Amino acid sequence: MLERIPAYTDAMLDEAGTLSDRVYRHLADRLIAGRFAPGDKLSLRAVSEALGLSIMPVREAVSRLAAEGALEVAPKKAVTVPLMRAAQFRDITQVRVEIEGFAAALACKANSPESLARIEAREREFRELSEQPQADLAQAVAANQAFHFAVYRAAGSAELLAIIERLWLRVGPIINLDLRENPERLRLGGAVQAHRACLSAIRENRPDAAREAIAADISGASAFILSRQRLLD
Amino acid sequence: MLERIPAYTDAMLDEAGTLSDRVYRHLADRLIAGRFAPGDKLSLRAVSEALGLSIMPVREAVSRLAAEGALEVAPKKAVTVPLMRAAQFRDITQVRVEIEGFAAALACKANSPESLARIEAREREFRELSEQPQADLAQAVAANQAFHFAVYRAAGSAELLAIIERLWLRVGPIINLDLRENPERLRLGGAVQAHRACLSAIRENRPDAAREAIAADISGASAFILSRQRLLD
DNA sequence: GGAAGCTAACTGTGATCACAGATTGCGGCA
DNA sequence: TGCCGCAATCTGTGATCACAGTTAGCTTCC
Repeated sequence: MLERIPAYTDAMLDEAGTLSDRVYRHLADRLIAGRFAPGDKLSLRAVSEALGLSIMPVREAVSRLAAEGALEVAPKKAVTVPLMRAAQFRDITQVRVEIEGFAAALACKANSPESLARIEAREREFRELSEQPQADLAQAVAANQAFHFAVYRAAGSAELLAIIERLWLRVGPIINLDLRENPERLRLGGAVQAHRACLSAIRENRPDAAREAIAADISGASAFILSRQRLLD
Repeated sequence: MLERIPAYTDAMLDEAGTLSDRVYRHLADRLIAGRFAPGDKLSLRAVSEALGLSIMPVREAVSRLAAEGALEVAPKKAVTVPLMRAAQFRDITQVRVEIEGFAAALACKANSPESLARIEAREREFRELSEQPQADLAQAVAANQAFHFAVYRAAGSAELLAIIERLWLRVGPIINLDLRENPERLRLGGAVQAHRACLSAIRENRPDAAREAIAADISGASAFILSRQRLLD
């Protein structure tokens, strides 16, 4: 059965594409949003029953997510959300700094009024959320994600966006687990500050500054998580 | 049936992991090596029969490759090797320049005697192959790939390597199709020159130069392919 | 009371069958 | 001779069944 994620039945599927596609999106969204924690187990049969399907579409969806490293499937054993070693997390952080930083710099150059407006809106939403004394963590995670992807989308590169999505698929469970256990980090405002710096860099067309801001945001969160020693090794 | 790739039966599978895994590696290797051309169709049943399996493992393998964009599968239609638009190719090239360039720079910093020796060996093999008047194209493609991945492997980042592999999965069919139609490009020596520059940059610990060399190699090949107008749009 | 061992339930993997939509090629008509 | 249309075949999708290895819980014995 599903561990730590009992409320699975409330989940409905979108209505686009094949059943496999829908299950894939369903699981991927939950992974990025941090609805799963590292080490969580799920079973093909349990998921398929909860969703009212046969296990076939679930199999394909899980298989794809496993190919992307978002899930781990060992033969004859339950599917698990991967645990991550500190070294691996450092590695992925370094890659994220480079790639997401690049996307931010591109977003600067491609700067259009519409995408700038979208980024501003997301920045404001996240800032207002973190200023609340009792912020809803799930909302905050979603708002943070929305801001980042507004920036990355503004870069105008579908390839880059797909790569970044896959990276978030991997780090989603970890970042969320961290924030859930350390809600005070939200109030420290490191993220808010980085977002603001990124926004003004994009406004003023300074690609290097935008890259730096995103890099600082990612590195800051990563350093905090690593300092908490919740990862293997 | 398989178009343009009649000799499918000669292919054997490796012996590791589940059947799905083996089929995946089998198809992925052939995609990277350029054994498929854009637009090629393949059928789950044809592949499974050629490999002597049921269609289940093939389904899963194809499903994973489709998730990575290496294959396209439209419901009720044959699986195809994706055609690529010029704009998309430009996009992917820009991403490759950034990411593979970054990997080359990392390889510089991580510089170990063993990996340097491996890179040198691959550089020599590719150079000698291109100097031959009647070079075997398939061999040359493989040698080029071997050189690049020797560099990327030296970067010491598993995450980066996985991302780059996925990128090559996408561009493999196109690069190979190009080289097959323009074998003279090999003799022009742009690649040989870039490889040599990259190698000495790594030897002399100059990350920016290594990045530049890889970027020049990728951009050069990309510009040539785009100039040939074989892509859509 | 506690630990070891066995059994029953659960795991993913693979094969086979059924189905609906797409494709293709052949036959007939103009 | 050339084109249109129908039918047989091929496509991926999904469900169900069988199987072998894993896991976990219960019983039994010390």
